[in-house]
Amino acid sequence: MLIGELAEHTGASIRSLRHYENNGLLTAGRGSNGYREFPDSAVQTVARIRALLAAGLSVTTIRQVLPCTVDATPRVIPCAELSATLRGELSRVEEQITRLDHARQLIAKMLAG
DNA sequence: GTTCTAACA
DNA sequence: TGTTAGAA
Repeated sequence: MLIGELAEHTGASIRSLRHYENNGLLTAGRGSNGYREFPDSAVQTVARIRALLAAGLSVTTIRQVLPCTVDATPRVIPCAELSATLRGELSRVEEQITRLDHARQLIAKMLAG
């Protein structure tokens, strides 16, 4: 299907889909007119990509994790080094939570005080 | 009308 | 990521 159709079926913008393809997250052929041609399976792939994006993963990390997914759920197949990568992402998110908690306390004190 | 690439008041 | 320009 063409990029416009894939965009409609997934809710992702055409801009985003081109970005995913440029970064190897999606595979697309080219028609004689130069238009990208996506397989129907791309709809499912985009759903998985968006799920990983929602977890705050970078395109680079997603490129590694995507092939280990089974669907758009948090369920993944134990691929090599996947566990280490995810642990890294987890600690990154926990650090952000720590920073935000400090900011929260400071702001709360300002209001209290 | 739809997509492509490249670039940013 | 959006948007836009110019071309196919």
